[in-house]
Amino acid sequence: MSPRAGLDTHTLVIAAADIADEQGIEAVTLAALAAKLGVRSPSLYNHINGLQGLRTLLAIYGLEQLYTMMSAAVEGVSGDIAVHAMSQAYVDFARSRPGLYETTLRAPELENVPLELAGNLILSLMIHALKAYDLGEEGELHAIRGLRSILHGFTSLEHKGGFGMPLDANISLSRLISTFIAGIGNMKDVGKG
Amino acid sequence: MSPRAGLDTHTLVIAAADIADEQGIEAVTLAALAAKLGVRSPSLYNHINGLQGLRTLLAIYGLEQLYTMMSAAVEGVSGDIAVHAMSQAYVDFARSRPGLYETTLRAPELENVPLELAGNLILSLMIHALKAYDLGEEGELHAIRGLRSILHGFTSLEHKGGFGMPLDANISLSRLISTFIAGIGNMKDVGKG
DNA sequence: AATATAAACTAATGTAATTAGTTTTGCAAT
DNA sequence: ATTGCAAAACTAATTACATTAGTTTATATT
Repeated sequence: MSPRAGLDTHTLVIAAADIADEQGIEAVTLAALAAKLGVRSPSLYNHINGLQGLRTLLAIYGLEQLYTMMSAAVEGVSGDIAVHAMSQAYVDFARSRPGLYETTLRAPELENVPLELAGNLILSLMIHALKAYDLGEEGELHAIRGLRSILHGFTSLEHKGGFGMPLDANISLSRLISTFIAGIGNMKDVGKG
Repeated sequence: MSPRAGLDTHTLVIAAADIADEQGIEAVTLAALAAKLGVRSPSLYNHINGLQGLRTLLAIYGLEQLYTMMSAAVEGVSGDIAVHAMSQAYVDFARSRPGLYETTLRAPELENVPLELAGNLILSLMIHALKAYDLGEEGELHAIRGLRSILHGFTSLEHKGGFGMPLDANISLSRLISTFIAGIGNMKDVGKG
């Protein structure tokens, strides 16, 4: 299987995502990836720009997958239902692809155009869903920050086993989103500073 | 300075926390720590249980410091004010000691008694602050999860530069907490499932 | 002063990322 | 079909780090 393994960038990213999901993000090394693909690690450099490059590609891939899930979830719904659906999709994605999700947060290069693009897609999805609440320009931005904080924080804590109690996490999430929506008037530009 | 540098475990942890804050958590290596302390890296093993042991100690130290700040913040206040104050203290701590804060989340050993203890102190502080809202037993647990998600998520996103917009983050936080409090009735056991 | 212990050291091993330089393959153009 | 080239794989070597084993040395206690 040695000569011409027929690799390409996408194959590497898929395989690396698998490793991340199965063995954790720490296990995503070029050595492990090369072994999984039946190749020596320097060969990977023909397709990716080192470990850092791979991590950036993983982040982009993860964001794209996340966007796909969230986008499907809000298809044809709006208002509170859309916010709940989007949130549930976010958390479900992180649960089903824990390693891949984590790569979206450890992106080494902040100024990577495709990475920013993928992030902006998700952002615009959230913005669209929050339009229903008439928060004003700044209010909307604060609300986005809030929702992102909630989703990322919840996901992150759940992943690291931070929710020790035997209490249904989906209920926790659902109530948290309901809480957020119920109080969302506090995000408005007027009436609060 | 070679013979008998006079190190001890606490000195190592302090120095490692400095590295984490100044150069990021990735820079916390035994090699770097040893260099900073004027010692060869194997010498560190007299005081810590390898890199993993150091990380656990860092996490404990970070949680203790965080607890100290939060605890001071709620001194003598209660209700909404306490929740706001505690939240602000949490975020301020993460801002002032970004590396140390991050170590509290990457704890390798989940079943470490002192680590759990330090975490439980913070938890009990939150529980106490939320007593004011009469949420019931389960409601309280869901609310704790919610507040932790918010604080960790907000902190984490801010740290990674996720809040691109030129919009005051303290206002975002304040509104998020107000939103949470305003809707907290949704955490109650009755009236929602 | 003698000694035991703990703290430092040197030396060595294993893993990983990365670079340089080489071989080989497959396709494209003749 | 043959030639030639670019890409994809390789080997070899370097660097950095964690870790272990075994040695030396300082210091506190007797």
